[in-house]
Amino acid sequence: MDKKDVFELQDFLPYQLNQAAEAASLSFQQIYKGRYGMLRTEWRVLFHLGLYGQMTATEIGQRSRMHKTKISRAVSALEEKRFLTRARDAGDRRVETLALTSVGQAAYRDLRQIAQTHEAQLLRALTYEEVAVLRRALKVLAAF
Amino acid sequence: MDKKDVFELQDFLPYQLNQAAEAASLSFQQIYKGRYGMLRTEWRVLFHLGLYGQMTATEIGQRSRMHKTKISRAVSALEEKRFLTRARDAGDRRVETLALTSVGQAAYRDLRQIAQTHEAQLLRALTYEEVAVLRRALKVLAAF
DNA sequence: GGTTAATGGTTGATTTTGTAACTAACAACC
DNA sequence: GGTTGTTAGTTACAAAATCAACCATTAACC
Repeated sequence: MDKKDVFELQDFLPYQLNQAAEAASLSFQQIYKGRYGMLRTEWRVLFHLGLYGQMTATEIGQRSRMHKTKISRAVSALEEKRFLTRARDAGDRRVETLALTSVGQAAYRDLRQIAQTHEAQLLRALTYEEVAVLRRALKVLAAF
Repeated sequence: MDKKDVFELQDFLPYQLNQAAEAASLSFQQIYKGRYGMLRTEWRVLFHLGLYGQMTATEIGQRSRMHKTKISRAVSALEEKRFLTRARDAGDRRVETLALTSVGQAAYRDLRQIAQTHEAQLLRALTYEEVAVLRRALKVLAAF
């Protein structure tokens, strides 16, 4: 009706962010899903372990802002795929330290390489300054 | 482990986008969920109808890139809330033209106002140029 | 005009997520 | 040393998203 309206859905920032995020994740998602049968939560956990080494579920949760149930399930799934192992902490027996197996590391390296290529392709459409601004803006917004 | 790695998860664009998108939607989500019991799919349909007037489910799908089953269910939910009505197209009886009721319009105006306020608050943390660059970048990325 | 294909939309089964309640281990306090 | 409170992680159940199969109607074609 009111085409000439001030407000446009395409310009509503949360909506825009969502559309961009979805489009930008799609092709990567197809790879980790198709190649390793992983979910988003799973590759995130995989990447956390691959990047930062041994971590506990809680630490992963703090960094990624994922709820602990999501992480718990992702960890179980990755364990079933033999991508990681759990080790009970001797000092505090509630805590489990997680670490990738060599199979998990291989998967991580593979996906990481694809992630980098994929990202480079996304960024090709933008100038260097635009990318810098974009990253800064996203960081600010993510902190809300 | 390799803290000094070239690749950082926090800098992986799809990840960043997702984090920003999630954070940016959160407070708005709480409103439409709390105040009207709506899901994301539902406010999107509501906004499409509020902004562009009468539309068919397929048209909404094309604009929003939502799958038709999502839309179908959102439409049913909105209908149940008496926010919209369906009208079978006389020319092609497969097609349903959707339109907001006055109650739906009121909800739309209410939420739209909140959306604008919310967006303004998000953007307050960024400069004018940054916002312009951000929007352009998101548009480019969304087109992938 | 009868068959086949395509389109608009819905439904049902399965998967994934979200929320709350839970167990087990530890810490603090008396 | 026994309550009470926290914290790490899991599980059970409800809500939601996904995917495939499904009508009903229209279009295409012979």
